Amino acid sequence: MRNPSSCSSSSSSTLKRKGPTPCCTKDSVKRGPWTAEEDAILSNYVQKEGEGKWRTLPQRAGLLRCGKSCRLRWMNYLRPSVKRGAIAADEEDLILRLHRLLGNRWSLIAGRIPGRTDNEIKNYWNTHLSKKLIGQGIDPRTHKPLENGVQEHAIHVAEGNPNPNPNPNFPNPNGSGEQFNYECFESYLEGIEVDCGEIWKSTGEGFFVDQMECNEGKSVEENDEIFGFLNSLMNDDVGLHEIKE
DNA sequence: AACTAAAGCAACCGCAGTCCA
DNA sequence: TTGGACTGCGGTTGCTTTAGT
Repeated sequence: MRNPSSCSSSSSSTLKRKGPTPCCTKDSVKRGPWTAEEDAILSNYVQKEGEGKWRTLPQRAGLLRCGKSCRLRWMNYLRPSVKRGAIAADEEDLILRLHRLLGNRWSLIAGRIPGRTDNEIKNYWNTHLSKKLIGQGIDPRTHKPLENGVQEHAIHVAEGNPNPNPNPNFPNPNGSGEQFNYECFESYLEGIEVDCGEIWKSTGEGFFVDQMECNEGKSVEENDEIFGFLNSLMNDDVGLHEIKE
């Protein structure tokens, strides 16, 4: 449901980017790039009072900004944990691997790359990695050779695959041809409790099915398998032959 | 040096999901 | 159960910087 008073346009989806949104319509609300003073005010306030209640934060902090803009500025730039600087080669590898598994789920991908934000990864993907893949003849959407990518994706959708976003071409890890359990896999990646009965994991030699203890109600955060899996994403060579050289 | 095109990236937008009274 | 308030996500825009002519 949409919230008419929230920081978004309530009138019509046909009005594409035509004018400010309701909570940002006041002339007193500033837009555009943030100044150093604004950054300092926001940073000091959030570090003192904590995150949350973004809608009312500008007034409380004394900022002439939309709450949504404050949240974005904090999350993408001011948070102490945000890492600045160029994306390292190992981070790039990890982005490629995660995108291959998850598709455009930038937030989920960012959650697995310490210090990087979803916006940063999204921008990096759109400006660097997608072009790099295209230059190598690989469809950045499917991670398959360009001449087949569109057609195979269409077939995948036509077959009614329930997974809406992640890469449709990610192989069933055990090669059995069975439906890949994306919901389980995503829960697994998100570090939440799952009751899947089985889960995919990776080794240096590829993926295989591993019977998990998840059925016992144990948080997968506590499970070493998680870290083994994620480490393998960083280290193994699965799929890398497609994007290197 | 001046101009144009392309690239990079911060910020904005609409929408959906969740929370809670 | 309902609906308003709030948060977070992914897509997109447009400003700034850089490269090319």
